[in-house]
Amino acid sequence: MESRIERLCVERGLKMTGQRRVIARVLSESADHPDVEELYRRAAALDPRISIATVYRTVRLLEERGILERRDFGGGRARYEATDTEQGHHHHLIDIETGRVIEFSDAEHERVLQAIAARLGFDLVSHRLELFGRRRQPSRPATRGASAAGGEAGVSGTPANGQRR
Amino acid sequence: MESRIERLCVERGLKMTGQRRVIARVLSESADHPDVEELYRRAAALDPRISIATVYRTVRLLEERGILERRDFGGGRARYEATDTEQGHHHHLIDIETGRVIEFSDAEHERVLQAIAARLGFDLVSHRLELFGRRRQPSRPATRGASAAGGEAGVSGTPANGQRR
DNA sequence: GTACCTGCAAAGCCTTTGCCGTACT
DNA sequence: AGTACGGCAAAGGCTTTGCAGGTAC
Repeated sequence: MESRIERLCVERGLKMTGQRRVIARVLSESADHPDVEELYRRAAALDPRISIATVYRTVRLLEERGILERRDFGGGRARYEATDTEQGHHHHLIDIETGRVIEFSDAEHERVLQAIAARLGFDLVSHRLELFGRRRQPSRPATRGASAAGGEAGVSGTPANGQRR
Repeated sequence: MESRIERLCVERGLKMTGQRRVIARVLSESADHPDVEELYRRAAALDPRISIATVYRTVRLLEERGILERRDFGGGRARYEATDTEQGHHHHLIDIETGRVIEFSDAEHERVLQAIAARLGFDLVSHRLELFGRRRQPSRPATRGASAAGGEAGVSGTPANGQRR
């Protein structure tokens, strides 16, 4: 079966090798933000005939083609996730206690950034935002899921962060 | 003469060596966001008896003491700037054409982030924000300096960015 | 058939560290 | 005087790359 990422690769005219197919599948099935090492582990589990150099080369290629996005959550390793084609881009909130990454997007926030850039005489091309927070200990049961104005959120899999390098 | 950073070091009980004094002075006089290599160059110009290992050790030490802050504008190198004691923390807008870094702060933006974190059930501990923009080509002379709600801005020295690693 | 891909191992870049003589409080 | 610091060079972690053989289109 053809994975979502593989389809994108084909659409963009990339030569599909066995290794790339496996890596594409791993990426398609990853809901979190794996680093290269982790991608390599997952890919090698499906097909041991894959070297980490190929993983590096492939994520780089896919990033250049706009299929993947590179993230830097600190810790000196790059992390990857599929470019979000449906909704606009989102950002990340990292739980400083568990390292868990929560995705969110917020329309009002985007507007504020546009305004800031405009005020400085710039057109906003892109931006990077990460929040670091601590889970609130509510006296009453948490208000989780009560999403407000234009917001969406989803929790991702593996913990981020490995502190400094 | 005792530089601002040196004073902070003494206040926090750091042992002041000749090398540290020089590095402290370089940092005090730097209005931009130099990387270690650049700090080393500037320090070595004042006193050649300084090794880059010492620069690395010193910036790390000062960061741990809260005197310096480490920045990551991409390009794989850490950049440093003195912790801002006067106003609250600021953020950076990077001109994608020149690499110039512009600092700004914005009260409304801070409030929005607090609200986002709260909505997700978190207390906001810290955050990281960088804008990447392109200078607007105004039909009329730009509205530079017309700072809106709670905003302040200042241009810094050396270009950032060296693209990927 | 040709241009591109892969594995392997070596190299590169930024940063840290062990060792030992030196300097600060 | 004792503890911490600095220089040097080696090592470490992540990523890229040269080379030789293999593979997709």
